[in-house]
Amino acid sequence: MRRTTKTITLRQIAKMAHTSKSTVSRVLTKHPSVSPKTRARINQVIQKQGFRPNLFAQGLAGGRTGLVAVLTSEINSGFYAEVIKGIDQVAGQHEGHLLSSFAHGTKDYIDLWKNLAAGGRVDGVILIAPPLDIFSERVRPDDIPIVLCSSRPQGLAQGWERVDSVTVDNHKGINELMRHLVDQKHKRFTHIAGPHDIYDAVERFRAFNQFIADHPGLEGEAIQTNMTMEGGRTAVLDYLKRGERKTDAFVACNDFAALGILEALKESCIDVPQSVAVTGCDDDPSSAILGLTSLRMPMIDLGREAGRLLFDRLGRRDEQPLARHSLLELALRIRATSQSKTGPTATLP
Amino acid sequence: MRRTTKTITLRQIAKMAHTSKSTVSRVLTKHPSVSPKTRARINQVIQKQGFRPNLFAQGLAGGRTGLVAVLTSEINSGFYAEVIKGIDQVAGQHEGHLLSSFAHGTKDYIDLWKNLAAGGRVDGVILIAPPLDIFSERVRPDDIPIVLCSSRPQGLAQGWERVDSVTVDNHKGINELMRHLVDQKHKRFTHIAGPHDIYDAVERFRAFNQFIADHPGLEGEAIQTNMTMEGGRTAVLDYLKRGERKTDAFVACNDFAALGILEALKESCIDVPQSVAVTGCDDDPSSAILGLTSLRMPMIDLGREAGRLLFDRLGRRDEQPLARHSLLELALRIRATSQSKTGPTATLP
DNA sequence: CTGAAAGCGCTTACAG
DNA sequence: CTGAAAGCGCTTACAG
Repeated sequence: MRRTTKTITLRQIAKMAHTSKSTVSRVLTKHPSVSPKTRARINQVIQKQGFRPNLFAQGLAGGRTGLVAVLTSEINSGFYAEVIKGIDQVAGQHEGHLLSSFAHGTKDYIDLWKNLAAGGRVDGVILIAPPLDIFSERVRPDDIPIVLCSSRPQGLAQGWERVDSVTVDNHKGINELMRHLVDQKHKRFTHIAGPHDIYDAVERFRAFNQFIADHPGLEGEAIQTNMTMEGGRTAVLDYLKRGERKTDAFVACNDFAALGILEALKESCIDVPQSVAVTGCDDDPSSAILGLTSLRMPMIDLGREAGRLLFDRLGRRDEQPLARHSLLELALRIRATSQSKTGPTATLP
Repeated sequence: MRRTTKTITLRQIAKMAHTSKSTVSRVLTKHPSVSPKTRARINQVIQKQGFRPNLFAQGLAGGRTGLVAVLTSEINSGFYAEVIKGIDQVAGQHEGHLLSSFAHGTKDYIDLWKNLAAGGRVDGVILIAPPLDIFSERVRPDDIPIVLCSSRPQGLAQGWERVDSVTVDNHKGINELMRHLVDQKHKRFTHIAGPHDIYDAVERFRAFNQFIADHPGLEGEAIQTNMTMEGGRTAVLDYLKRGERKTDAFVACNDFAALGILEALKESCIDVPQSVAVTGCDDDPSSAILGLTSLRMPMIDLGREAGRLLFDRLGRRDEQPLARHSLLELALRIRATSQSKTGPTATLP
């Protein structure tokens, strides 16, 4: 069953360049101790033959493979496409490739991760918005570099001392958003929160509560759902059914949920923003068109930064810095769903 | 620089199970000639030790690697996230993993493809909506299985005789869509077409022209843009500036372009669908919310089918069938942007 | 700066 | 059904 591959090998390159395998390998790995002359000669042959070293042989022999595992959940795969694109851009600069998988749940997430990371398959791992359970004691990070994207180690998280992370500043973002709503004279807020095991959802929930606590005179409550349109819709439909209807603004933990909220309100003939304001988070492309006020999530930058952190670590031979953390900004995008006629912005042209 | 990996190896498993490496390997590769007893014993040790064979060693030794290269363009990365998810689902069933990359252009696309496919890196390749130039004479398919997703070999395409493909039935879809518009009493159509090197865009353009040609009394014209919102917007803005404005309906080649069209019309204070109808294609999640009439693209099924075709081929030892082609359906989603008051559907409740 | 040699962890004929 | 052996194509000490 040997592949009928007439693929050219390093050995043949060596012969054609009248040198040894070792030297060709040194050229490949960019080892400095090769004379410019031989290096040029070898490179020429490599070029001419279109030789590409076998990734598996390289990996097995202990060299860099340039393979980076990227994990995300099925739920937000579409959402995180931009993040993965950002990672891929950086990987491309380092001649790396992404091994990507989508998990179906916590157990699956960890299984996939371990499966990809085990046995020296990849040089590094990027975990996108992993379930927070992975920071429990039972799960240990690998001995290869890991970067967390849209997540940070929770609690003690022993063993995660050298795991880098990149997140957005949810607290600052939610603060700005809430201040904007308060400017519009809103006082009673309902947070449509996301699951308790997703970093961004938890942080946004916390930031919301913090803001309410810090501002006497404001009222706040929260309803938990998943981060889907249907989740937002039924949450609000149930809320309305309870007949209280005393909120000034629905603050959704993401745009999909906000879209569901808008739909529920439309079905219930409640006018937005006249009767109630609605805000989302992430700034999905459709939000601009729908006029949904949101916080812009810098997807591609999240990916790029995660890639940078990983490849930087891979580039260091020995000294491995302690965990580094990058904090990116959310940008407030004020649109129709949060503009109240009585608010100050209404006086602008 | 040898990795400080205390990873367990097949050799150790063999020892612990009191057998040889060969036999353990046979269990791993699911070779039939292993007695149930030994198989069970070995599997037990593998389980207990959490042993995972080294992918690189497997690949180098000539076995299956389970690695599938998936290529797409940066442009539609977000769009094709669902497709990739579908492929991943099938790959997961076969214990495979996806090596994915996003290309920046035709040259880059081919480079990446060749780079991934070269040297027995992967078991197979899935090309998502590749630029049609790859079917030119200069580019030759690999000796490993390839599946085209949302594309088919064009022209003679020598060497592509065993390349499977999966596409949607653009002709049938566009036909249904056009018939619906004609039902609404529309007569003059403007197609906002996509680039000439993307299969779906070309097919939709052809289907549009075909329909016009087949129906005397109808008028049709086409404007080419890229498939972005901005492209659709400027195309229509320019169109309006020319001052002719005699079209009844804008038929966009995809939803993004349609959203741009809607925006341009809004800016120009032209009412949709009163003054002009607008339709998209693909049925992006936002289309339902925006009330955009569209053709639903079965993204995840495209991915699943591509995965099935590939893994089926990988599963066959010798007999390799000639090119197979799967045709999936587009489903018409009639919404507000194409409903005219004078049309028959307006009489429905 | 260069080469010969060992070895990475598997798979697969080959011989029992 | 099982084992010993060769080999996949690289990298990296080791010795010049």
